[in-house]
Amino acid sequence: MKRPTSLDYAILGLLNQNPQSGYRVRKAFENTALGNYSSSPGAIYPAINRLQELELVEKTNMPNSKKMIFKSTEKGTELLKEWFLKPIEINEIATELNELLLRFGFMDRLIDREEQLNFLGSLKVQLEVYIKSLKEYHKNNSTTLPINGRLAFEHGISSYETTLKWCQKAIKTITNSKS
Amino acid sequence: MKRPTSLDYAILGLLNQNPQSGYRVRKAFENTALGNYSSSPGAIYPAINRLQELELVEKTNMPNSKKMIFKSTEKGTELLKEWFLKPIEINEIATELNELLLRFGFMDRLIDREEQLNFLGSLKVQLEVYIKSLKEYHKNNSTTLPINGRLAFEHGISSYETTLKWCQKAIKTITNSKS
DNA sequence: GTCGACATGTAAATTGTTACATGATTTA
DNA sequence: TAAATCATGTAACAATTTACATGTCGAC
Repeated sequence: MKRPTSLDYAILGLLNQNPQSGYRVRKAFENTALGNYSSSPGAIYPAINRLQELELVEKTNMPNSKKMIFKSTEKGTELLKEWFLKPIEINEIATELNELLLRFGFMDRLIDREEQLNFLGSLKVQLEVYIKSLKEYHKNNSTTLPINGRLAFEHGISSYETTLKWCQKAIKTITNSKS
Repeated sequence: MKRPTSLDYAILGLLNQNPQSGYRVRKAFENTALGNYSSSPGAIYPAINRLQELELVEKTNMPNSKKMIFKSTEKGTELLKEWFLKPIEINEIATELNELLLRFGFMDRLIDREEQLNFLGSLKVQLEVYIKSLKEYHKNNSTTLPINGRLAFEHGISSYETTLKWCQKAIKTITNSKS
């Protein structure tokens, strides 16, 4: 592993929130709408082993138990923080929006409110830029596109507009939250 | 290749709409918000070769040109039709919504209006079921979730609701379209 | 006492990423 | 004529899917 994958971060984020077994992580991916990551054992267990080798997670020592409960190490927490604070690039809006939402979802407790608002503010700006470019494209090409293609494209625009509205709501919610 | 991947279908759909070079396919993935598939040469060219080996696409014979322009074969078109008509499963809503939209985007000309409306109707039903389960979860867990997790979850609900609204609009548009 | 859920893993095959490599053609 | 874009590919590596494999534990 050169750089952790999106799945690695998702697992690390979960284990940072509360220590748990690989099986629990799998179930979290399977049952909750968390991203849309694979929950197959062939993906999760090797990923946890990778994280362990890099000392980003470790087993909790529960002497009288056979279960393997993993938790984030200090190093793992630091890596998560870096991930949270990494500047948002415009191309991530189009291809990794899910991961951006995941970043936000795990930010709790690990970085302060001001930095969370920074993240949301930056997300908002990049969304606005991207939506503008989509609308520009739509304006110039809607007549040439086949009807289904045009509709599918319009779905994209609506989706990003929904995310933008959510972003504004989230900024308000975080602003008004107790510290 | 046992079964074509999502990327394979995306390429096949593009080549079915209009014959073009591998490079053009790459640019389509790079520039348009098409799915969010990889446009790297190491993904596209091998994929086109796979499709060729299965006789789903073929080179157009342009004698006086060095360019390789690919088009969908009859067999490829049949496979696309099968893909379009495959029943929508509930788990696809959570994990492969993108692919469902792609299916709809390529349906033009290949299946008739009635079947397109079938697809949209089924999509609508599955979205309603899925949204209901998300809201149920939200109702039972919103107080225990950390604030960021709750907000991220709410983003998911809003997104699916937007898709549902789009679905209703698309049904109207297709219903009223000229045959 | 059997069934389903809990729990952890491995192996083979496939797929995709990253980086490199090459050459033609167009445009400033 | 230099730079950018068009155009096609390969090689090494990393990651994921699918399928198999095994065993425990609690409920009915």
